[in-house]
Amino acid sequence: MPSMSNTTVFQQQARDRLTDRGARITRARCAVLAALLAADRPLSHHDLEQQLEDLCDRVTLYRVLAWLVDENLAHRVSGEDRVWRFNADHPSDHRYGHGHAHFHCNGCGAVFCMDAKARVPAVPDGFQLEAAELILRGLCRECS
Amino acid sequence: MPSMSNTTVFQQQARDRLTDRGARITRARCAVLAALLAADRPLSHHDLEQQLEDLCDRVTLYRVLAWLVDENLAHRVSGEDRVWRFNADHPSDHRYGHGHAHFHCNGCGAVFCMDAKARVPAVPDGFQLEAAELILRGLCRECS
DNA sequence: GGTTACATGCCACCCAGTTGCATTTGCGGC
DNA sequence: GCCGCAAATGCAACTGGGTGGCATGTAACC
Ligand SMILES: [Mn+2]
Ligand SMILES: [Mn+2]
Ligand SMILES: [Zn+2]
Ligand SMILES: [Zn+2]
Repeated sequence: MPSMSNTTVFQQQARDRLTDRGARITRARCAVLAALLAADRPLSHHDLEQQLEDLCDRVTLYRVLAWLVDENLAHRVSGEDRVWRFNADHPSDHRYGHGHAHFHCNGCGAVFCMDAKARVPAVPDGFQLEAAELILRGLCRECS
Repeated sequence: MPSMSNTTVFQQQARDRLTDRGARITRARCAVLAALLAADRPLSHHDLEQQLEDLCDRVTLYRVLAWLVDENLAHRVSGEDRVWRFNADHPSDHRYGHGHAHFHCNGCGAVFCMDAKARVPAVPDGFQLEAAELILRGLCRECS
């Protein structure tokens, strides 16, 4: 069986997920979702702009990302540097969904998804806890 | 013994901490630190601007806050809304220092310090963990 | 009081993200 | 294939939190 190039695989995956949702298949959505699927860590708007090189307007990129999060095709991580990073949600992934820890590198600023999950503590009376997020800081492999 | 007004107490506390540090006592530093000491939760730049009403320029406010964090007189919490909030560090407080959890209200956007601390998980080989932060989301007492 | 280093005010600027509106495009029906 | 229309896009202008440069003011030391 001849092996497909990785990019093609991810683009096909992206198209499949869009059709699953019954959503319109557009160039921007396919490319952005494929890029997120291919990435091993959450990508910022800026990362994607670089990588997709004039594929679409930056506003469209923002809108596509917001839409992917809305549709639960990706989740958003907010960084100390006040930029959001996006990560495709792999349904088969044990890290699927929210709640897994994210490691923020103090050196290069990159963010990595971790296997660990936040352990949920008790909250004071009257507070309603909906989600817990665990953020780790330090140096990544590259920056150590 | 006649009771001092709360504001005066906090202003005195603020002055004391500044002198402890051997730092210059300025109107802005006293007022900002007193406001943080008086607050029961982390305050944003905007919160403080409202509360201190033309006490100083907004740039000075940013600079005072950055300085307080530098001097370990306060710590900074980064919110999902891309604004920083500041909380005085009470040396006698069991929540002193970084590492305690913060509760972000999805209703009003306020942030609260919690007693719970993040439990530190293992990280992959090559990563150097320096700090762990636990963020809780949900509804605060007011918004429940 | 005079000196001086540090803090402040004011300005213009940056950067991530949003909004409004006209134009294009995916897609279902023919 | 072509049409029609809702949905997506491009473009321009805008918002809001935060920063940098530089001249002026002022707390602390003598
Ligand atoms: Mn993730
Ligand atoms: Mn706190
Ligand atoms: Zn790094
Ligand atoms: Zn609330």
